[in-house]
Amino acid sequence: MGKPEILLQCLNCSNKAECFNRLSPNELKEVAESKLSIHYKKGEIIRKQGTFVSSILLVKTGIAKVYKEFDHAENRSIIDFKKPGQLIGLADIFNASIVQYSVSALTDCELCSIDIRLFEKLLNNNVDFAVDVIKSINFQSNNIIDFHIKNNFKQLHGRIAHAILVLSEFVFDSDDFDVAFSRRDFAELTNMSSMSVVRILKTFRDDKIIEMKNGLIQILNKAKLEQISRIG
Amino acid sequence: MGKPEILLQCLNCSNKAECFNRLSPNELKEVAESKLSIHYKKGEIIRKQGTFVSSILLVKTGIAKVYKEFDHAENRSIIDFKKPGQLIGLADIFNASIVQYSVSALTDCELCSIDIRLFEKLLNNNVDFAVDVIKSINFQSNNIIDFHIKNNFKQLHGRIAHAILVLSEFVFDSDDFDVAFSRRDFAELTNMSSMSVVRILKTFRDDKIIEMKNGLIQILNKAKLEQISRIG
DNA sequence: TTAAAAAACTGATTTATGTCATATTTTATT
DNA sequence: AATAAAATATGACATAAATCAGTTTTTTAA
Repeated sequence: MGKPEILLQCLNCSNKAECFNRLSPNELKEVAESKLSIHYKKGEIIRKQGTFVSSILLVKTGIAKVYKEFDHAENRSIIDFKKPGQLIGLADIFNASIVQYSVSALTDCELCSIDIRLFEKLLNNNVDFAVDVIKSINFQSNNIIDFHIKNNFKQLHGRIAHAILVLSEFVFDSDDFDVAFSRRDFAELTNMSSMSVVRILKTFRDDKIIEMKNGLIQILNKAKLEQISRIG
Repeated sequence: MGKPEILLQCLNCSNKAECFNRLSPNELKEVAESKLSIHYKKGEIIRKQGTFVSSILLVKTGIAKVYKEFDHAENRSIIDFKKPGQLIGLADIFNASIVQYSVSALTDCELCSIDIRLFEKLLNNNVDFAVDVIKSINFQSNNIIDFHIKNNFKQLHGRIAHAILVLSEFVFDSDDFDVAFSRRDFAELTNMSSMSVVRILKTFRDDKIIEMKNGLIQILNKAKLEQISRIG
């Protein structure tokens, strides 16, 4: 037994990245048989910048945080968040054998790990798969570039407003989301000091634009938030 | 006659993007026969954000400037530079039918234009080509993300130093490069006001780190520039 | 359950950077 | 060659944002 079950697991996986639908049954079977399923606790490091690339990861549940480390690991910039159905590590494919960005678990995460050699073999053998991967890579990197270009164009209030809106719309898909998203995370995402984050989040709460309690962010006045994001 | 000559032109083109070496003779012939060669004068707009995607462009000579426009086109951020051998428009493939970023000629440019439908057809039919395009896309977008993340982490002196180094190493491939690179261009690339650019460039000249005259930038003290880029 | 550590908060102060006004130089146009 | 227009330069000033210091709250660990 075992093996057909495993294939079914992958076939029926509701969080499968779109590109896997382009694989033949045999190819999917190969993925299913060799993939590893891993659970990470909140805060754990999933992938470390500077190590050898060994796999492509699929987020099944939870949210992962992609960030760049500078010099002494004190300094970081958050680059992206990955949610269920998204692949981690596409940016390294055929580009660098060294992992470009660290990834950690923002919340508890379940991931599937696919050997990078298998992934690259599939790319080389299946053009539909490759085309879909191009689509994913473009989608991801355009979003990243867009976010950061817009972010750096804004003043601090605008940055926080923008970040909250993007988190709500593109990461958590909800107007109120529960996540251990610290002031430092906000600071590292928006390129500002955590003191400033604290101050601005407070004005947003005072102005009844958002509500925050024990890690839950709730958007109360989206229109206002959008206005601040645009102007600020 | 004509047609074989045209094919040879493409076959022997020294500025061909790497991926075209993956095409079969017939495929390359198809590109050669339908491609358009266009000349742009410095400052002319090559591709306008918000229009329909119609082509992929190859830079044959000159440097093109990729930038994002905000609200009223007053505000811009420079995102990337494209030099000979690089493709423009890869980020739009299979992602958006609308051009994401405007492109203009930083210097006089010669470009080849390839119909987007032909390009996508090639991708769908030739997996080696597709894999090489993935490589290019990753290379380009990683560089863009890297530059902007690093840039925004630095203070103003560091930003200018970093920008000059990147221009020298990755765009112009020389320690002294002649380009109409205005203060405003610097400002739009590094996310700072042009007044600050002026000031900092002056201190760099006073400190004999660079020399600038009529559009020519010359790095005099690269070690110092690297130090400022790292620390600042 | 309590102690210790980390994160969040707040005000005062300093610093970095942007804005404004004006002068000068360079480039483009007639 | 002359004029207009744009880009560059420079100082004075305003303001945004970071840092510092100290307190409170929350989380983690014993």
